[in-house]
Amino acid sequence: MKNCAEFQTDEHKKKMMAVQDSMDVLSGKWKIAIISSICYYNKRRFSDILNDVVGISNKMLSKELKELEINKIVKRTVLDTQPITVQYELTQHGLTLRTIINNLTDWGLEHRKVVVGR
Amino acid sequence: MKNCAEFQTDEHKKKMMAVQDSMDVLSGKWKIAIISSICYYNKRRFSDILNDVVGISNKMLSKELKELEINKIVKRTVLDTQPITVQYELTQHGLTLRTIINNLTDWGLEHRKVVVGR
DNA sequence: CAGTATCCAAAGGGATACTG
DNA sequence: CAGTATCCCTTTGGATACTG
Repeated sequence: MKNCAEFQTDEHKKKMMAVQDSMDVLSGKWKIAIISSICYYNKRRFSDILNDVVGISNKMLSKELKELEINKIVKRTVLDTQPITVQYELTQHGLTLRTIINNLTDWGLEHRKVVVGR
Repeated sequence: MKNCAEFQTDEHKKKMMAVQDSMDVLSGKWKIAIISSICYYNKRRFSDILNDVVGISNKMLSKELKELEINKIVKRTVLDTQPITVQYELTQHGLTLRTIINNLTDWGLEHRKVVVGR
């Protein structure tokens, strides 16, 4: 039978793994900005996101969107227009990130005060 | 005077910048794991963190800790022992990350279910 | 113990051009 | 429009050895 210290360590490891899982998905250079852009506008096209996220290249946007799709954060829909248009939106799962994004927003504002000093 | 759309866009940009500020601090490969390690044990020495964070090298740990210190997330204290010992702990500001870490933990667990599928 | 220094391979990512 | 392909420089970070 485990003693208390061992139990706590196991719990701790589980939590660290879970946090790491989240960061693996979110810590790419542009991930959060892309998610925010799509979230804010609800539905968003490739070229629109390209404009929203200052500094990103089409290569990077393409790559990051693919990863977000694999992780079921965003859904990609090809619209039958001429020329074709592609719409990105958050999945139900992606929408659950709003809490975290809000937390990060609040913390970022506070952090700026602490580090830059008001 | 700004119209509503412009105002929303400005707000949106501010928020995206704030989120990005947070991610700049937290998105390093090992940052969250290091913060979690220190947080969990309250005070933690260099070599202990080196053991907690599976796979990290001393070079990386040193670099990441420096950045966390600059960002006032951790406090570094040299203890007058023989040989010297260095203790790391979270600052008051660093402790405010607990909410985010908890959210990320919860989301990570849920995410694993969604992507891996139970 | 708590780092620093150096070497070097691999990955990241910008610029540009091209395709369906 | 929504990407892909290629070139190529920059950054990252592991391995190893060394220092106060």
